[in-house]
Amino acid sequence: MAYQRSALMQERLAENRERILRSARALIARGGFREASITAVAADAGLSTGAIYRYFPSKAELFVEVLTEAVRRECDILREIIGRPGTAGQRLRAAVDSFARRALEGPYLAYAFIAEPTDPEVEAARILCRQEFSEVFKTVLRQGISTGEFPRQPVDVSAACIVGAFTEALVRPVAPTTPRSKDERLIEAIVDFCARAVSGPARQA
Amino acid sequence: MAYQRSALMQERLAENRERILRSARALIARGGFREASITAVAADAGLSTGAIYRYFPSKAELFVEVLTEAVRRECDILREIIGRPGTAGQRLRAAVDSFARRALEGPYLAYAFIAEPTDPEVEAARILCRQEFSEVFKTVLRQGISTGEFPRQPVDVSAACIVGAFTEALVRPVAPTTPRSKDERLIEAIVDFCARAVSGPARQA
Amino acid sequence: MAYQRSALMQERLAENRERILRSARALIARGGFREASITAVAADAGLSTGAIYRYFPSKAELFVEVLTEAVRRECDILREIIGRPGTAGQRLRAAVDSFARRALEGPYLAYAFIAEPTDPEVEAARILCRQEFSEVFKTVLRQGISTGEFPRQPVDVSAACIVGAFTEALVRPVAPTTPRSKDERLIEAIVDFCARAVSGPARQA
Amino acid sequence: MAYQRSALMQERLAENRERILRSARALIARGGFREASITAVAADAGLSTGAIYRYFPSKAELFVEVLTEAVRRECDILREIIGRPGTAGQRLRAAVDSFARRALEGPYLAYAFIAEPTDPEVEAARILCRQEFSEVFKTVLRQGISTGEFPRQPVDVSAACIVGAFTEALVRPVAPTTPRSKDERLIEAIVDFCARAVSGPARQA
DNA sequence: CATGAATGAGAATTCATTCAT
DNA sequence: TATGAATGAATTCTCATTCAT
Repeated sequence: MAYQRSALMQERLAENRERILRSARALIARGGFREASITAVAADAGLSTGAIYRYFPSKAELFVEVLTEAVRRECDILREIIGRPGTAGQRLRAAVDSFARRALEGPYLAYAFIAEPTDPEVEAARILCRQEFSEVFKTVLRQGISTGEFPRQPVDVSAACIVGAFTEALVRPVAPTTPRSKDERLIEAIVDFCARAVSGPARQA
Repeated sequence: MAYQRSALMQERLAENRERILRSARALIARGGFREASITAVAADAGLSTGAIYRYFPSKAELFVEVLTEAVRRECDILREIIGRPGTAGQRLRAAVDSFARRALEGPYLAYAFIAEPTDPEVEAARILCRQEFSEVFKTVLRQGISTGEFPRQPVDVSAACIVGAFTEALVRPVAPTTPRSKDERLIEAIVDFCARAVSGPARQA
Repeated sequence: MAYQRSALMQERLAENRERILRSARALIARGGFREASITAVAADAGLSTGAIYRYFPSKAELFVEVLTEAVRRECDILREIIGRPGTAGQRLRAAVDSFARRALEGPYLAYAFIAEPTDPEVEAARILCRQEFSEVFKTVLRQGISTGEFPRQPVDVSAACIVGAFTEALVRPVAPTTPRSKDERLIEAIVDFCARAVSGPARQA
Repeated sequence: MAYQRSALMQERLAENRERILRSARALIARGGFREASITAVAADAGLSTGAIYRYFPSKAELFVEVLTEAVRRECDILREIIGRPGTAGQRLRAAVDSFARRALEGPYLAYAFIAEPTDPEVEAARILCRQEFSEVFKTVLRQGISTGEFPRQPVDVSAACIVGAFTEALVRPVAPTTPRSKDERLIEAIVDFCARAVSGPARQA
C-alpha cells in the first residue's frame, strides 16, 4: 500500500531538518536562546511553525540537539588532535589553537556554551556538554602529568579553566569588525596562556 | 501639598531602592535571570509591581544596575587587594582567591556576568562589566611584567582568560550537595591554575 | 505599607470572579466545553484573557469550579426538599419536580452533567459531581425501602437511573420555542416515571 | 487511462471506507471524540490522512456517519427484539437488557450518543439519533398501553427517560476494574428499574 | 506616592485540511 | 489514486507595563 518514499523526498526531508537546525543555531548565535523562538526559527528556515514539530517534538529537544551536535563535532576534532603523536604540551596547544580558530569563524559554539537557556531541559544538556568538553582536555592533562611534563594538578579544575579561559577570551570579539590579523595574535595569546597554566612550575610552598 | 521632600521620606525612598536591588540580585543569584520576574522581585522586596517602576524605568534598567553595582563592588575589593604590598604573583593569587570565595556563595551571580542577554540593553552592560573586570587584572599583570616577575604576554587576553577560567570553574558546582571542604580545594586549584598561567615560562621558540 | 483594599475594590473583584464563572457557565451551556475557550470566556466577561488567570490558575480549574458550584447549589436544594416531612414517595416526587423545573429554566446543569470533558482534571470532577448527585437520591430511596414503601432495589443503580432519566428527558427541549404549558406536562411525566420506577411492584419471578 | 472502475477496485474502495469507519468507531469507543483525531483514525486504518478525505468530505461528516451507523445497527437489533412474541413488559425488558449488555462492552460509544457536541454538525446528528432511539421504545410502550399492560403515560417522555436512565447508569462504571459478575447485577437492576417505571401503578390522585 | 488589577502582545503547541509528488 | 509533509489559524498561558483608585 505504502508508496515508496522517493529518494527525492527523503532528501528534502533531511534537508529541511538540517535547515531547521542551522536556523536555530544561527539565531542562538546571534541573539541567544531568547531570540530563537519557534516562530523565528520557522521563518528563518522558510517553513511554518507547525512543520518544525514534524521534525522535533518540542522546542527544548530542538535546542538540545543544536547543542549536543555542535559539541559532538567539536569534541571529535579535539579528540583526533589529542590522539596525534607529540608531547602533551604540543597536543594541548594544537587543540586549543584549533578550537579557537573555528570559534572565531563562527562563534556559535562558544555562545551556546555560555548562554543561559530558558528551559531546564536545555540547561541539563548544556551542563553535560561542558562536561564532555572538559573530558577531552582531561585526557591530555593526565598524560602530561603521568610523564612528568606537567606538574601535579586537579585535572578536572584545570580542564574547566581551560574551557572557560578561551571561551571568555573568544566571546568578546563578536563584533563583525575585528580584523583578521588581530585574530592570529589573539589565538596565540590564548594558546600560550593555557600552555603556561598547565605546564608552569608547581607552587612553591 | 508640601513639596518639601522630608528627610524621612528621602530615606525611605533610598531604602526601597536598595531593597529592590537586593531582591533582584538575590533572585538572579538563586535562579538566574529566568527566575527574576518583576512580580517576583516586587514580592521579595515587599513592594508592589507598580512601585518598581517608580524607581526603575524598566526591567532591563533594573538588571543593568544590578549587574554594574555588583561588578563595581567586586572591582573595588579586587583593586584594594591588588593595591596591597607584595609581589604581583601574591597579589594576583589573593585577588582570584577572594573572588572565587564570594562567587561560590552565590554562584549564579558570577554566572550572570557572562550569561545570556535577556535583553540587548542588559547585554551591552554585561560586556562593559567584563571589560571593567579585565581592567583590574590587567593592572597587576602589567606590574608583574614590568618587574620581570611575569613573562611578556598580551595583558588583555590573559586578563580575559583569567576571568573566563575561574568563572567556568566556579559555575559548574551549582549542585546543592557540594561539601564545603571541596570548595577549598577547588579555590586552591583555580588560584594555582591562574598563577601558573601568568607566571609560567615563556614559550620556547 | 499595604494600602487597605477598599471595600469597593473588594466588591469589584468578587464581581469579576462571579462574572467569569457566569460567562463560563453560559458558554458551556450554550455550546459545550468546546465553545468555552478562555478567549471566549474573557470576551463574554468583558475582561482580557490575562485577567482570567488572576482569578483561576488554569482553564481546567475554572471549569471544575463551574461544575462543582452548580452541583453544590442543586444538591443543597434537593437535600432540603428530601429532608422535609412526608412519605418517601412524596419527597422524591418533589425533588425531581424541583430539579426539572430549574433545569428547564436554564439547562446549564443538565448540560454540564453530560458534556464530554476536554480535560482529565475536569472529567474527574464531573464523576464526583454525578456521585454527589446520586448520593442525595440514595438517601430517600433507602428511607422508602426501609419503611416498605418502595420494593427492594439496588439504590445506587436506581439513583443513577433517576439522574439519567430526567437529564436525558430535559436536555432535549433546549430549543427556545418550547411553550410554557408543555413544560408542565413534561415535568409531570418525568416525575411520574421516576415515581413508578422506584415504587412499582417488584419483579415477579 | 481505463475509466472503467474494475470490480476489484470497487471492492477495495468499499473496504477502505469500512475500515475508516471501524477505526473511528473504535477510537471513539476507547477515548471519546477527543482521542479520535484524523491522524489517529488514519493510522489505525492503515491509510494516510489524505486518503480519509477521499472517502469523507470532513471530520464532522465522518463522525456523523459513525454515529448514525452505530445507532442504526442498535435500532435494528432493538426493533427485532421488540417484534418478537411476548408481553410488552417482557419485550421491553429484553430490549433494555440487550442494549445494556452491548453498551458495557464499549461504554464510550453509548456515551457518545449523548456526549458533548464536537461540532454543530455532529450535534445535529446526535439529536436525530436520540430521537430514533426513543422511537423504538415508543413502539413497545404504545403497545403495552393499548393492551392495558402499562398505565397511560406520555410515551415520548417515558422513552427518553428509559434511554437516559440506562445511559447514565452504564456510563459510570468506566473504571477498568469492574468485575464481570457485577455487570450482571447492574444490568438486572437497570432492567427492573425501567420495567417498574413503565408498568408501575398510575399515580393515585 | 503606593497599589495591584488589568492589559495585551507574544510564546509554544495542536490539528483539520490541502496539494505537490 | 494515495501519500504525508506542510500549512496556519486557534488554543492555553505568561509577564512587562500601565493606570484608576
